[in-house]
Amino acid sequence: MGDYHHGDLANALLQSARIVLNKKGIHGLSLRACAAHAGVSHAAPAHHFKSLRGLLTELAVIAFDQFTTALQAEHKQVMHEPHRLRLQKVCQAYVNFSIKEPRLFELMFSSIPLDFENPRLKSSSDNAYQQLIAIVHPLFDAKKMDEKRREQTELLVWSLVHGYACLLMNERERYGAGCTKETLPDFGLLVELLQ
Amino acid sequence: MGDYHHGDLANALLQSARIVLNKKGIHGLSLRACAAHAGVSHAAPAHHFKSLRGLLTELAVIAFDQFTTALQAEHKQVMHEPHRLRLQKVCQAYVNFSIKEPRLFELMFSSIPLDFENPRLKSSSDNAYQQLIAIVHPLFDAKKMDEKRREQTELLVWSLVHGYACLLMNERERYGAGCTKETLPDFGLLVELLQ
DNA sequence: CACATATCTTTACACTGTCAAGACCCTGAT
DNA sequence: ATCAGGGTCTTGACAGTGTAAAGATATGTG
Repeated sequence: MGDYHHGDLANALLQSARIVLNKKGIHGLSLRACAAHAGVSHAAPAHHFKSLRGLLTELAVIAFDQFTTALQAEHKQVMHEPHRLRLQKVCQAYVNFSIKEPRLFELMFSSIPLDFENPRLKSSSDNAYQQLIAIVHPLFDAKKMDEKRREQTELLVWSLVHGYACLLMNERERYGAGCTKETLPDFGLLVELLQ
Repeated sequence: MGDYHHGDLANALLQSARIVLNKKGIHGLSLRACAAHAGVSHAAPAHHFKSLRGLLTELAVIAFDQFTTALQAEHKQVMHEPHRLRLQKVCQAYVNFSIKEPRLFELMFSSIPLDFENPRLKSSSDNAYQQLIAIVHPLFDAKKMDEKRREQTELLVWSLVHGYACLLMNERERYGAGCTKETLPDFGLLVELLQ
């Protein structure tokens, strides 16, 4: 079946990869499966992505971009709300993404070796972080924090929401999807605990 | 070379697995490599662990136990400190474990499919969580929280420290070990931000 | 039209997990 | 003591993986 010159095989393979990813999970995704799903020979992907790592890297770029878009959308939606509620809601959007696209979320933050030297991945992952930080900044301005304390606090907030998403996903993977913790608890509980 | 009846091959394989894990990383660890390191044939592990998943599961049991021990040790060390400082220090021990044993930490919380039906893994991972919760409880008693708010707050604290450890590890894997964020920021920063 | 290049296929190799069959050694019953 | 049986390891095989090399085909350029 000499179906040479597909036209846009690179994108077709990425789309196939996403389907296979959602069906078989990260550790079930293979170059050969993507090629088969796209209807090409098993070695075709090598000409568009250096390796499996290369394909996963490009897929991660897509994932980070979609992630950033989701955070941005929520950000716009809650622009008029008070600062604290804004933060809580955008963090909830962070968690929601991990629930809606668990495989992409896994890909972005798992230990699977991606090529973080790739400038596209570097910038798309940086954007995701900056988007989250943009939410926290207005809160800082009210508190008049210095630079170092700002950075540390940013990291704490990020850790909090990221950790919640990770633990939630572990729970879902291990004990099925019947998990009732989709709603991020109010951060005020931490204030109550710590002060 | 008929070196039959090794004596305690199961443990020898687990020890080999740990060495290979630290050398090659999770995704470089294979049954055959463990067998080779232990000096047995490639199919020998199958008689002691049902599969690769089985071996990883047993290794995760060891990891969780060692993790719990590390938290307990720190807990004893800071028994006489005030509650807030206790919490901060035990959380730091959590992070320190992820720095000292990054591969084990990865194994425990990665998306690599382990057998969480295995009762040994179930209990050893539960113990780790209970150990962390035991630190937080004294704080609750002072605040007179009801059950539901306690659970939610536990989860927030766990998320915070776990997320920090995960993000720190990603950073270390991606941009080398020259990372200066080994010290968990003071949780008080969150109070300052949120109240 | 002829040539060059980009794109895909075919073939091959080393590696993986896992299964089946055999070889070996230890234990316990006779 | 000897012989059967079971536990333990080896050998061999198979399907699957990533990836490299070489061949086939289509597109575009002179």
